[in-house]
Amino acid sequence: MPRASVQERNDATYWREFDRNTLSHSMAHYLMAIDRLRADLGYARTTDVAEMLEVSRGAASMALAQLKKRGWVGEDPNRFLLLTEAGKRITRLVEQNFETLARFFEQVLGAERDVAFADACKMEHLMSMDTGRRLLALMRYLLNDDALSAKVREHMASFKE
Amino acid sequence: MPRASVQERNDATYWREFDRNTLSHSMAHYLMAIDRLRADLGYARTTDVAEMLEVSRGAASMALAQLKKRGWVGEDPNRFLLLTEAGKRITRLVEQNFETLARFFEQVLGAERDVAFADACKMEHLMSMDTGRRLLALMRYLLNDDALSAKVREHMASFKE
DNA sequence: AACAGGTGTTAAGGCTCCTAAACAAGAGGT
DNA sequence: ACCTCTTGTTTAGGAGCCTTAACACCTGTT
Repeated sequence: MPRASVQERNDATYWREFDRNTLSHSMAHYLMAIDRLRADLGYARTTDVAEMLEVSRGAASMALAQLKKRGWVGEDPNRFLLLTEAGKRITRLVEQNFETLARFFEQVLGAERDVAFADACKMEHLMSMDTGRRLLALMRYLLNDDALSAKVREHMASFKE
Repeated sequence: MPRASVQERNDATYWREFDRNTLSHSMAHYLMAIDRLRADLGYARTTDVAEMLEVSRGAASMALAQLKKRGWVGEDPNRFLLLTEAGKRITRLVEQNFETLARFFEQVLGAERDVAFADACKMEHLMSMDTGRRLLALMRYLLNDDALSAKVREHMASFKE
């Protein structure tokens, strides 16, 4: 296998893209919390979000103010929280990345569900849309072909040891 | 394909594991910078690290103090920086994760090298050792079998559109 | 009308990690 | 000996995100 090592990164500022990510980890989860609350309860208030994420109401209040300022979150006439169109787009993207990664780790790599979820949860908002779509395409290919799928699973099963 | 959605994460504090990661993104890069400098120049000083990562000397000084306190970085008799055994272990882990992810994105998923590197750089320190090893095993399997490798590549090539 | 609860915001403080700037100490040139 | 450059550390200040605590509001009792 050819090597593509860390050494090849000549651009010294490469590693800082982490900071400059469009969406921070916590912001991603605030967005998903609103989405999930609206699906589960039909509405989402600051307090509900705080409770779901287990942060203080103060923290949620300030984070949501940020997200409103960025145009990803709005309020309906009754002052309930909702995602704007832009907010929905970005939330869907992160959720898809989470789902793809978690399923890839669990179903293709054979990782324990907990590990798969924890890893996916940490990486979801960092994977680019392009890479996410590619990974999804690979999974469809690997999992839809029964013979191939079985071979991969068999090979990965050697990880029990 | 069965679904493993975000909704299944019932533990509300799941998402905070991000914060509690053993190694922050920047700390990981300080460790790798020392490793690379010692390989390239034969030594590493605070200033060299600062220069490589393009941060101020002050920032490097404080970050390195942290890493020394955690027992991952030490100094040789001439006050040059070096990785302790524990430091080497953790650094190697992150580097392997980077290499595995970058090659997976580029060679298996067919992503552009820049995108592959950027994504890998952001995710490297967040992928668990277990998942990393599994991914490596999958890649060996996919890339060592020429026929299979070709089929996967062909399928992923549809992403040109 | 007055009080109690639940809700949302704001203020003060902590931790991480950055910058810029002041400073101490060693190394070499004149 | 003196001056200067490089190196490393420290300090002050800012941004992100959290906590606790104080506050302002609204709403439903009583």
